[in-house]
Amino acid sequence: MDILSLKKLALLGAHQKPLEMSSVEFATHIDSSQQTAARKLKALEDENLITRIIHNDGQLISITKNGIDLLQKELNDYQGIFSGNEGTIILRGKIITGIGEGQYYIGLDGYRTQFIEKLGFDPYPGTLNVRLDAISIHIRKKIAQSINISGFTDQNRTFGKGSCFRIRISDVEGAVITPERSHYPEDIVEIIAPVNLREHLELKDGTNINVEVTK
Amino acid sequence: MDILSLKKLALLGAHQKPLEMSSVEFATHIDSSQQTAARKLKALEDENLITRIIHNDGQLISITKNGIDLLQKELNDYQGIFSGNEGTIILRGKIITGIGEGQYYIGLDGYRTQFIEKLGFDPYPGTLNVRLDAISIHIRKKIAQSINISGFTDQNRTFGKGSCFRIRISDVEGAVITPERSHYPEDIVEIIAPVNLREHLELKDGTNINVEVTK
DNA sequence: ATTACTAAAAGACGAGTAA
DNA sequence: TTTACTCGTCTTTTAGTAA
Repeated sequence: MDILSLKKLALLGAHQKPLEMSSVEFATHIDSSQQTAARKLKALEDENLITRIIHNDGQLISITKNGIDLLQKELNDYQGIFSGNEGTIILRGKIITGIGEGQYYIGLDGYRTQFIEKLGFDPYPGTLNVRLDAISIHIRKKIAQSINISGFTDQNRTFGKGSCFRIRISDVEGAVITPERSHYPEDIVEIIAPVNLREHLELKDGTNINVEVTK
Repeated sequence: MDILSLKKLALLGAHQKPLEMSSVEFATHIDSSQQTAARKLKALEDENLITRIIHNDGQLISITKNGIDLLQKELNDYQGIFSGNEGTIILRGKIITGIGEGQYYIGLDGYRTQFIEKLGFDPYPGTLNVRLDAISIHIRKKIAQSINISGFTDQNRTFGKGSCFRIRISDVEGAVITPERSHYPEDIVEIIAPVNLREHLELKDGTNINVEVTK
């Protein structure tokens, strides 16, 4: 994922209005050959970070919403580096019922052993899905996804990587997990914990909860 | 030049205090093998972006001044991307303690009445001193000192003229003031506001702040 | 336990060139 | 002119290990 090229395009204004630029010209900006420049633009397009309209003598490049989100996340990281520790961060939302995929993925040994090792608990095989309120959606974007979960390959297929950050709900420590290449709506978070949170905290769909982000 | 690894180290706090971390542990953070993690740390050291103290069971990592400068430049790029829209200029720096002269001058009626008239607020009798980072020093020089403050004569002595420009810190509107015949080092700005900024924003020496230049 | 070398595999790059 | 393919080369990464 070529954040440096995306940043370059943004510095040239492609996040505001379509940017007319050939691969030859982009090559000079990233100090590479025309071939590499063209390949990188193609890759960014394949990752849905930019859109292109290619014509006979160049192309019109725009950064997508995905791309802008990624850049915003990067900005937030850097701002986080230079701003001291703020107080506790709390995300608020309502319990919803997910599509039940979480249960399958979390149970897989390839992920489960990583959760045990990196989070320090064996997750209950299921996720609690929470729909964040408007403010929390915004806050969530600023939270560093500090713990990486690697992908792995089964005999049948490949399982992608992801990331997570630690949280607490009432007295239970858990984590918000985010698949890397997710098209999950940004207002929903999936939470894992050592126990069945729904039962432990007697939660029903629609219940409002506070999710405290911990260090 | 591996800015992503450097950023990761900064997110782990290595720009603030030495970070105890083995190459195995760093590998999980950058999602690579131990060998690659070790090599990248070595490369960052060779480029003078970090220093390392290697011992038998790990290493102590600190980001150097060079490294911090590079991260700051990166932050500036991203801020540029997202402030391009509004045309906002942001100066960054750390709170420092000044020599306390500001308090005396601002309280003088000859200046105070001008601040009320030209800035629209009665300044708290004291200044917040900020030491700008390298980039901000540069940016600051390009800002028009749009509001002039006239000098005046007391029965005893003459008080020189100066100029200022409007700024905002968080939710507080204020101004950077510059005495005309100042021998102030160029990396320091003095800020006035209707309130005691130190108390209002709970600022301490060394706190990083963003000073937004407003119209 | 560590860090980090060597050698082989994997991936990125650019020259030539087709469309 | 473009974009972008193939393919040979160069660079980066990882596995296996030494220290």
